[in-house]
Amino acid sequence: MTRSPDVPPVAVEDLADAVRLLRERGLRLSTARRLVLETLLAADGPLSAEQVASDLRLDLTSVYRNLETLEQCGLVRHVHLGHGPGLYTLVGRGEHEYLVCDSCGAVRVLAPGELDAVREGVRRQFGYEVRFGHFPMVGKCPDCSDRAR
Amino acid sequence: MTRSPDVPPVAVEDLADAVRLLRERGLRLSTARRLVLETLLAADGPLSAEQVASDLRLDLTSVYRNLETLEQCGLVRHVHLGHGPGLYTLVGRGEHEYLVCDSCGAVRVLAPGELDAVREGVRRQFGYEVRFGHFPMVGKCPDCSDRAR
DNA sequence: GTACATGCAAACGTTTTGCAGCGAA
DNA sequence: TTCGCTGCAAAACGTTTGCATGTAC
Repeated sequence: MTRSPDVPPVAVEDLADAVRLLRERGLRLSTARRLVLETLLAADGPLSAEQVASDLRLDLTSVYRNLETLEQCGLVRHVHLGHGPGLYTLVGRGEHEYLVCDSCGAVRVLAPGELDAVREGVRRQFGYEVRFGHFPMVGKCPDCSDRAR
Repeated sequence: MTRSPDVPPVAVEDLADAVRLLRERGLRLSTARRLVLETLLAADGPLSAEQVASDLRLDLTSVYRNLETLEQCGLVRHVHLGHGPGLYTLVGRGEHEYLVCDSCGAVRVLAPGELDAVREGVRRQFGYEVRFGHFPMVGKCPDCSDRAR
């Protein structure tokens, strides 16, 4: 889904932070869940469920269920950079917005705030508060735009 | 894929237009292909391959292959409005840009040119020529933004 | 007659569901 | 001692591929 969970996003600093949040919802810290959280905390970019599972030798199903649970808690988000698997990050940790070129496939990772002017424009014009962290902006990069002429 | 075909998009007015284009590439107008084209010409919004196939009682595979071929020719595009199947339209016919709310799921269909200011902003800042017809802009609609306060 | 296109079957990659048993609280 | 969580198996979903047959040109 494009649908985000009905809870506000929460940026978590460390495992203890995350555990607190889980506890508030009556959720446990199983070994698998701890490992998934540690992996996401250590990651410097978004990871697929498959990557997480095989790194940790965990069952893929279990990883998907944990990512889903964490996403439901507002701790995790996923992005679709193309037609491959969804890529997961902790909120505020390796989470980015993206600009991808549909000609050459180049992915430009944007710095936090780099899209604020765009976001503000959209907000003024449409009232929507947009984010390009679930679906990237898609277009032609400068090189490919030139090449098209 | 996020990848678009290596040909410029072509807006087609009627079946004859489309056939001309196909001919130029040595492609044929089979019964199935004609039906797919007619369906897209008659549609007022984007359609999934499944919808096209079951409306026409055509094999799903064949519909996918035709949509792919037509997309390769620059006649067709598809959009991903969420996690469901891709939705296909003729270029310039039911093709739009989209703004979707990730809280309530509302899809706002944008008029042609409505995003030109945003597009221009992105072009100036990043040099990218963006389009929100493959992936929509995702965010919170005014109502859901308010509710979050 | 020559390909291109078709239908059917089977596979694909990603994600979800069902279920019996394990283990965190 | 609960009941949330696990692994495994199987299915669901959208999409693609292989192949023998059919058909537009």
